[in-house]
Amino acid sequence: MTTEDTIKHAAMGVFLKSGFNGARMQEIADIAGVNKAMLHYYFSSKEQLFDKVFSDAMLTLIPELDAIISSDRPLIEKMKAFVTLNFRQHQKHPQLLQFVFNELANNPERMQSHVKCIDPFNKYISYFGEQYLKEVASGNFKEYPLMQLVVIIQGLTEYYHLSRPFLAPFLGQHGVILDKAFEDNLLDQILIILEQLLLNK
Amino acid sequence: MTTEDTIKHAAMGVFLKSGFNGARMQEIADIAGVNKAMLHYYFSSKEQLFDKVFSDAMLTLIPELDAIISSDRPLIEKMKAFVTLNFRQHQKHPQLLQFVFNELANNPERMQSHVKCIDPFNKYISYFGEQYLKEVASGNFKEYPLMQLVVIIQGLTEYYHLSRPFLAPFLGQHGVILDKAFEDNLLDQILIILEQLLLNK
DNA sequence: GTCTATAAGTAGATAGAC
DNA sequence: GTCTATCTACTTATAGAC
Repeated sequence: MTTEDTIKHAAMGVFLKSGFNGARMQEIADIAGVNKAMLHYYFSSKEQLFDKVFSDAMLTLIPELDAIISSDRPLIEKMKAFVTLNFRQHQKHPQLLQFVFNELANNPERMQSHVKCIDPFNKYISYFGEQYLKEVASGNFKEYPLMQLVVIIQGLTEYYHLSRPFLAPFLGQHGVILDKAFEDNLLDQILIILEQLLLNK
Repeated sequence: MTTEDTIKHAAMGVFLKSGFNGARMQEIADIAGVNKAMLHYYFSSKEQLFDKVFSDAMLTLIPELDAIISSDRPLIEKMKAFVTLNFRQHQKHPQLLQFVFNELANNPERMQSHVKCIDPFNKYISYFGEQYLKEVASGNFKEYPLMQLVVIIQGLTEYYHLSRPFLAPFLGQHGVILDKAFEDNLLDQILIILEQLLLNK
């Protein structure tokens, strides 16, 4: 692994943990095992380093959509596969989504610099929308307004990972631990509900 | 309005916009129309000022649960009323939830100082859980694991408000504007889905 | 209670030796 | 490429006059 990658990896960890404003170049340097000056040698400024990390984070959020969405399996299977993959990815990177949403909330202009990152998501919307409308016309799927449906499905998949820091301590009071078993069970329920939600009867 | 309240109000705005690490005492002072020294006169430190604001934010998140949950209407009606109120409150304070979730993610120990704030939420879980199990036993409600169901319902209600900064620019590309009409429609769909989700047939 | 002025510490960034 | 040392700017916090 090159020094540049080591730094980027360390930066990812620190930015994810503390956000842009909370992150310290010194901490990144310490974790990377290099001097602070090296950070400015490879990335001229904190802002630039952050942009690389943020861009990577956004791209990680866009899972391997194409393989799923472009396949010619039935739409309901595609949707289940999509939700499952999305959920699993957030399991692997629990802080990623909160990080991206928050940096966008604090600094909405940032989205402009990363519009390219959302192309795959646009494709997802287009493909899904097209096929969904066909299924509705055929009477196979229930009818909802498209964009509202997208929000609802994403919410099913992603809300848990956003609310985890809030939920964990207080579900703990009810004797519930947010471990892998809980999450696997949650995903099972989500998939059941997704089917109820979409399929006509 | 006292000077103290003016400061707290200004602080709320700045902390919501920029988070703890991004907030500047100078900006709070400017918006409150007082000198920076006044902030330290009323609240000894930035941390203490933040704690007051954060505590208020958490309490705002807990809507008037009691009136709804303690009433003796049918459970399905209670749930709809609860979801509706929750959704409307986030409409009124769009940054609140993202703010709370993110500060907890950046600084999980903070939850310890604000455990008292989640008492009403615990009550909600207990009451809802008790009644839900009865309805399941009667065959009126579908059966899901309780905590997973709570996460799913909260996700239906709250995900939109968390993802808004991400969704807005790119749903815009599809010609969709996230205005009140969109949100009212979204809430309608959520209530329909909630009913499908809970009621047996 | 409210202000001005300033202290004390820390951050990101750079110069320059090796 | 990598380091040490340092600069400059900014931020929280305080001292003290009014």
